[in-house]
Amino acid sequence: MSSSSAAPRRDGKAEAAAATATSAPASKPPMRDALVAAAFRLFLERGYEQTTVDDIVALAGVGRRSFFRYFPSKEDVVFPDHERCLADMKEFLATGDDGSEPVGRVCDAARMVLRMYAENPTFSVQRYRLTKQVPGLRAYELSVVWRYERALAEYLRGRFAGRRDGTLRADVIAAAVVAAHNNALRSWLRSDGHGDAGATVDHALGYVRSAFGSPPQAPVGEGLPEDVVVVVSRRDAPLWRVVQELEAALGRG
Amino acid sequence: MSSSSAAPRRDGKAEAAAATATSAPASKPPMRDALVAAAFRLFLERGYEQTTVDDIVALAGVGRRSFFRYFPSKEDVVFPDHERCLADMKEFLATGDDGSEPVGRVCDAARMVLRMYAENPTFSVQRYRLTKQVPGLRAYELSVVWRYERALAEYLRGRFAGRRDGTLRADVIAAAVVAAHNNALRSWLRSDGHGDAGATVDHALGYVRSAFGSPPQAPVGEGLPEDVVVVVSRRDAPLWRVVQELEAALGRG
DNA sequence: TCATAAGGCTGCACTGAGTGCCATCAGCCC
DNA sequence: GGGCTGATGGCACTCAGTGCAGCCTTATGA
Repeated sequence: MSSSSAAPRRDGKAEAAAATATSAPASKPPMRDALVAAAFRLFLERGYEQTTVDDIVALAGVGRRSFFRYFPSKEDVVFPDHERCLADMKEFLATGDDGSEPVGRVCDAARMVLRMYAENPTFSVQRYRLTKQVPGLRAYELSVVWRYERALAEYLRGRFAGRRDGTLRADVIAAAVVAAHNNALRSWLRSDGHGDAGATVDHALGYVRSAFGSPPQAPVGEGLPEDVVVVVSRRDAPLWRVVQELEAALGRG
Repeated sequence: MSSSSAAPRRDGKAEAAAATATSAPASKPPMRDALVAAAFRLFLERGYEQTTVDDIVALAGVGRRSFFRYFPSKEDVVFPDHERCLADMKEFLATGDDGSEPVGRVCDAARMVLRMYAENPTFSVQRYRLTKQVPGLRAYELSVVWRYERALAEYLRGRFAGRRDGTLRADVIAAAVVAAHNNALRSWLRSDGHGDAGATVDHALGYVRSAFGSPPQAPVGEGLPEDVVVVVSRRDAPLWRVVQELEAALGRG
């Protein structure tokens, strides 16, 4: 269980909470974990909406005010580790290695999220069932996912800066990566965490790479000389798209 | 701001469509429009969070209870026409023409959303500025967009039923279409509704179609289909020269 | 050993969104 | 007219979230 859980709530407060939490990662507050445990026990017992914050703090044996010091909102207690994961992802993308292929790097970043889910399968499955049936939680999850997607898109925008339709490509690819990741993740969660999450996600991301990555549509023939490139295109493809593939195949852009 | 721009005007077509709809409120509720107008006037005047529902109903001269009869939540008053648009999109997808290309049909469905925005540019731009700076509204917008995306994905799942990775492809393509649409839409909104929204969105959707439209298949084998062109180039050739050849090969330029 | 300062925790009071219930008042059919 | 229906308004209530002030624990310094 990680430390920070600030959410994009009423501005200001969440930032301060995140700052204090992340600045002292060594001191693990047991109260935070106690609140999460109490909350999930009640959520599973009687449902999310039938559980009030007062119920949670009563079971945890702490003051009501303390709940909101650790979690900006009632929804946040359901996603206690995403803030940390998002920070990790941003750091991973920031400390790049700009020589790597952008789409591949974004896929690697997406895999970090899967890893977080896979670290605690039972918890993830429970949360999945909860969010699936509570509209409010589903909406909150959307805002969480959106922040991941924005992080990926911002990274790609940086990598595609100057290229034609750079922001469009960045946004679309980020959305596709997130959708593929979520498709695989949910399929794994639906199997109660029994399948091979990594393989499922790899397969899904492979589909996205095949659609947007450079190689598949502009394959470098195996038997060809190193300095010869073969581009295969449909006659009715948009010229700009073909040029983009071409640039990628030639190792430019 | 004039009240005419704030109120989502209903032209004859929308009116007729609303009449056919069974779920929507009665055919012509003036109170609904009055509430939207009052709400936007206050939101723009003093901000969303600084405006209470009591303020809105006081300005509109109606009872507080009536507000929640027309809008399930305070956020809903900001997106008064999306419910109708979503229903229209679902109907459009349901009454298909299953002979058409799935991706193209989904792009057409996405264009319906753009049309709704373009019907009332000033209102759309105002709402865009509002949602951009209010985290709560941004989160709500995500849930709205998510429902569009689900509608597209469900349609594609039906079309791809039985195909390998059908649901994966459906989810990814739906996400890509929505991302492209939103990229173009926001670019248009940022220009205060002065650009050509249709052309911008067409261009963005063209990118998605080029990536997913008809699977490239890469038939590097015996006989190539008529519509596939193979370009062979040296890796160190000048890009402009390659593009020239390309244009010639594609029969353009 | 004690005073003091700091920080975490609690209780309390308050705002505002959202809901359930019932009274009211219009139009409408018999 | 009398009753029915549906839209509206008012009232009271729950609950999430916040600001504030006080308390308790702990560390520090004399």
